[in-house]
Amino acid sequence: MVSLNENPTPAESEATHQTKQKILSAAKDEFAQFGFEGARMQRLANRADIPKPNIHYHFKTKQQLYLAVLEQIIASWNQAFNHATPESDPAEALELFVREKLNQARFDPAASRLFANEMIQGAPNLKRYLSTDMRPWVLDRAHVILAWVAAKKIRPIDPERLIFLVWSVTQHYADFQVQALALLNRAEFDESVAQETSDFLVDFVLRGCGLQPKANAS
Amino acid sequence: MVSLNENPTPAESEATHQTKQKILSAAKDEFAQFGFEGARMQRLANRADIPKPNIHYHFKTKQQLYLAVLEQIIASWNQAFNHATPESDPAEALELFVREKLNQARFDPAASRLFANEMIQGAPNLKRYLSTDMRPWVLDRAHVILAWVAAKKIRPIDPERLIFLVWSVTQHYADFQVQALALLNRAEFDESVAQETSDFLVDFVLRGCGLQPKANAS
DNA sequence: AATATAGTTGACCATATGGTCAAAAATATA
DNA sequence: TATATTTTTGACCATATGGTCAACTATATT
Repeated sequence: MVSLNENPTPAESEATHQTKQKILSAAKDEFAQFGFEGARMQRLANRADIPKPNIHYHFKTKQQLYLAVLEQIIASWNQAFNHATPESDPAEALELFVREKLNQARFDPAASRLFANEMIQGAPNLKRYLSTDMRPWVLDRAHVILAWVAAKKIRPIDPERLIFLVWSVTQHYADFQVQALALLNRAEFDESVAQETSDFLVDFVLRGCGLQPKANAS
Repeated sequence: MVSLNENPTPAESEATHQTKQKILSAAKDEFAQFGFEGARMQRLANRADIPKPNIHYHFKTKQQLYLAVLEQIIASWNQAFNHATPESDPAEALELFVREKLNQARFDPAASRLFANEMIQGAPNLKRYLSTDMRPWVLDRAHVILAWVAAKKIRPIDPERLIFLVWSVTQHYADFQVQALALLNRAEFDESVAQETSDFLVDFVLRGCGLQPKANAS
């Protein structure tokens, strides 16, 4: 993960840390819902329940705050699939990957929405990151998948497309949560919705890879 | 499709029609990229290459213009899958559905992005539409899929989840186009990218439904 | 051609916006 | 306790924002 700004974390006080976290959390929600241009510093301050100038004390500009939020989000992403190796059991590794991404969509939908906004907008702040960090990651993960193919553990498959599929479907449940819930006639993204969704997806992905689905799959 | 505003199309002149279309087209791009709150009327006017007051002559407010764009988009959506019936061949119907959605993503990405923005924002303008129009559509399409299951044409599967999967993956290639292209190391969403993507997806979806993939599938 | 109507536009307005500043409050250091 | 430093905050500023208006131009209608 390359640094998006150039702060080497210059040892901050407890008060500063607390306030910064409140701001970052509110900023994540605000930017997620309205995008960078649509976000309002005053509304953001209200969310964080602090006066607006206090935000500018800790983050010089809206842009800088936005970058700080982006950085925080990206740092914690796609962890689960990092551990897959050519020796892994594909079914296990893929299931872990799917379930982790869906958990993130469920428990931190704002992160997914903020990222989606940045991509929709054309990734003006993440273009470099995409090629510098994300592409190598994808290539590396693709090699693992291709190793599974070579070992005939899964059928021949386009590895990048497989990764995109997992990303898009899991993130859909964060970004389009209102739609999904309305169409499923559910009130909230609760445990049962999550269960059904991840079971469906795991099953679907494994079948797509030519793997025998587990017995309990619907 | 229920009307989002109450215009019964009161017979407009050629000049009005032309200008309105220019505005709607520019508005689609502007709202798609920046969302409702992030969109700027002046920037939109520049895109349409007309003075700003001219916009307000044809559309009273930003909100009203936004609704007009939304309506135009929704009217043309999910056409292909409308024609599937219990008697259809599932493989053919699903393939058509996937390819149509991917074509829309490719040739009208702004529509997909605008819709995504509205959903991310919490569907403040489409909540009613979701339950009044979209849910019945999904239920109806789900019945067709369930009929296929009952006829043992496809394996037992959650029909709503299957629809969501097709939507999310196809729309991903519109909404996250920069990301997808960067990670695939492609310059543009051209014919070859589209071909590979739709072939992958059709194959993956058919396998997920327990259908024998076609011979030419990768 | 004269006149009415529809459509276009430069100048403008009230308000909201991101951001500043100086003073106050809280906290650390002596 | 006195002093320096960090953090918070109400008041404020220049600019950008959505929207208006009155004048102007183009197009129909007679």
